[in-house]
Amino acid sequence: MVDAEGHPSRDEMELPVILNALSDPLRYKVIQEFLELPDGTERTCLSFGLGVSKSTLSHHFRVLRESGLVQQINRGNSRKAHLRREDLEERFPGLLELISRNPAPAAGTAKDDADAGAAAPSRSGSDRPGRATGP
Amino acid sequence: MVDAEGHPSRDEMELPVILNALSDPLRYKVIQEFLELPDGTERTCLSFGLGVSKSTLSHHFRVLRESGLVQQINRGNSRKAHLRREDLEERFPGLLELISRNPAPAAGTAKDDADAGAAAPSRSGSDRPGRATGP
DNA sequence: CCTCAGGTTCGGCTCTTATCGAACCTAAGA
DNA sequence: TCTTAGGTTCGATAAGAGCCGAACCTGAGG
Repeated sequence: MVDAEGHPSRDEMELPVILNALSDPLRYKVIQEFLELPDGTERTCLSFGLGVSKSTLSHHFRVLRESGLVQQINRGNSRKAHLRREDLEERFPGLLELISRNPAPAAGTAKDDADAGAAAPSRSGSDRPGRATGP
Repeated sequence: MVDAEGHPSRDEMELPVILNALSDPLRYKVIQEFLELPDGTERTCLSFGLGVSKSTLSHHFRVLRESGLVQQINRGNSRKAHLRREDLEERFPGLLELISRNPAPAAGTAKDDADAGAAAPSRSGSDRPGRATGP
């Protein structure tokens, strides 16, 4: 059963839900950063510097949390997230290795974005300009 | 470069795009069915019996095609699709095994959707009632 | 007590996606 | 040639996903 904070148990994780969580470039980047850190590393949402507002950040971490990719624990006035590495390895063996071997394309590497922009068709949901210009 | 029919080359495939294609339960089911068949099996879009209209089917196969998961070849009056197994194994080793080991949950069985609706939480992007009932 | 930093929730906005029907295209076959 | 089956394209529509700011909550630390 999903607990009060929205974490599914290991058996409740579903692959399409996890893949959906990973299909957003920001969330993909978060998981990738976790994979480069030692197991069990805890980080706050804001520490990733994703360049979005707090409410948007909260939304993305909710998707990650409810898919089962990360766990968030209340630590006093803050809230620390960590990758559920063991659960994921057990439930979906090979998934984390797949991600760690495939760095995010064009969203994280700023040096070749011009070339990537030409190669990537516009139809993918990768870049979302949104209302960055403001009202 | 993407060819005239929208197939990316092996090197152009991007994991988040593939994961996005797989995050839809219908498309996930198509790939899973391919994985249960012998390598190289060709099928028409309609042969999957997904219960959606032709135009919707065409849309889903376009997403699959443009992500790189399947290839569609003109065969006279028809168009046959097959899983790009070798390309996918080379580009993302472990991905296909991951899918074949995790059957789609509760979304594919149309006969007990009422029960599945009770079991699955409403928040996941798995089930889309849409306008299935029609106007 | 007050302030402050990290997160959540809410309302609202825009863009995308899944879906349909209708019209059209192509090649096989009667 | 006409029909037919498989697919595509074109609107249109409803739902969802990202995004924001504003208001709020919580606990640490002055």
